[in-house]
Amino acid sequence: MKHQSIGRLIAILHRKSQIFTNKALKEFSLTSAEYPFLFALYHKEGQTQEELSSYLYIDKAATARVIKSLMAKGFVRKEQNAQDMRCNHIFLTEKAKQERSDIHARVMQWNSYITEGLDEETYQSAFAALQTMVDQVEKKSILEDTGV
Amino acid sequence: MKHQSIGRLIAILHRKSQIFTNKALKEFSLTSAEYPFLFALYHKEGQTQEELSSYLYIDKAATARVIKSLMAKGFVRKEQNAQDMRCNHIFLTEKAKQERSDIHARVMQWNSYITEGLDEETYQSAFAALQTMVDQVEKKSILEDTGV
DNA sequence: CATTTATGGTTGACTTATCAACTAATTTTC
DNA sequence: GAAAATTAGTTGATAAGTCAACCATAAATG
Repeated sequence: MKHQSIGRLIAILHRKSQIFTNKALKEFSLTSAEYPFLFALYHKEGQTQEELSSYLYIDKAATARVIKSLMAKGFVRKEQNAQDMRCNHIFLTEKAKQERSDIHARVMQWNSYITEGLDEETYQSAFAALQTMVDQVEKKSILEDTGV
Repeated sequence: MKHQSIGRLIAILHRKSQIFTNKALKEFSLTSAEYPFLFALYHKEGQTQEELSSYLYIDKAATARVIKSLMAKGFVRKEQNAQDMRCNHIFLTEKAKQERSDIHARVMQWNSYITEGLDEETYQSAFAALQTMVDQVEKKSILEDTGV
């Protein structure tokens, strides 16, 4: 019964997650579009916009705009690569580092909330399944070939 | 290890699904925003906009716009409820009924594609887990209370 | 039964993200 | 080593969805 559409559930969770995180992060003047970039940088600072785009599977235009906004808000700064002047490496400001655990806690509230009814094993299995789906998309011939 | 953020995976799958379905449905002049409404109506015709909004967990403003667009494209029609003149019941046109299986097949291509690497059991378990999360959101105190 | 309150739907302003076209810098190729 | 092709990032136009304010109708309350 793979016919039950998992797509509807994913869409719902995505929309609700945006609503929640936008409210929850308002006190840090961060948005649902911005925090994933911050998290990616917490994990590994100095990534280029290109690297961030591909890690998050987000269009490079969107990345450019979010980074611009995170800079304006004082969370990150850009450093042009001296060897390859096309690349910007993105670094966290002191402010971003100081607020890290508060921001993280806020976002994790959402994770904990939606996974409340799940035991660890079920959660792991769902996580792995979603990761498999993302890996499948990675192959992405389906998004590019002309057969679509 | 509930710390691995399932949110990132959900966001990626949602974005990629939109890209795919927008391409795949172009030949029917349907968009990724429209087909969920059509599917809901295939399942149960005559629903009100309110019912569609809450089944899909989509803002009523978005529903109003999508229905307007589906009407303009000739997929649905509105019928005002005679008892309660505030309600619109939405019905499928002949065209929508005729194209049903083609449209369905197109969208299911995405489902099949992303679930390709999963056996039936894993899929079912992931589906159930996501459903549990959606149910949890349904309680939605978290989205409304002032603690956030 | 008149007033208040709630519900279904619409519209305007804004956010998130895509695509396409572009610039500038870097690589590849001949 | 010059022309062509690729890559990183930016900008403009547009789609998808939220929120808030609004209108019209209906239901609840005094």
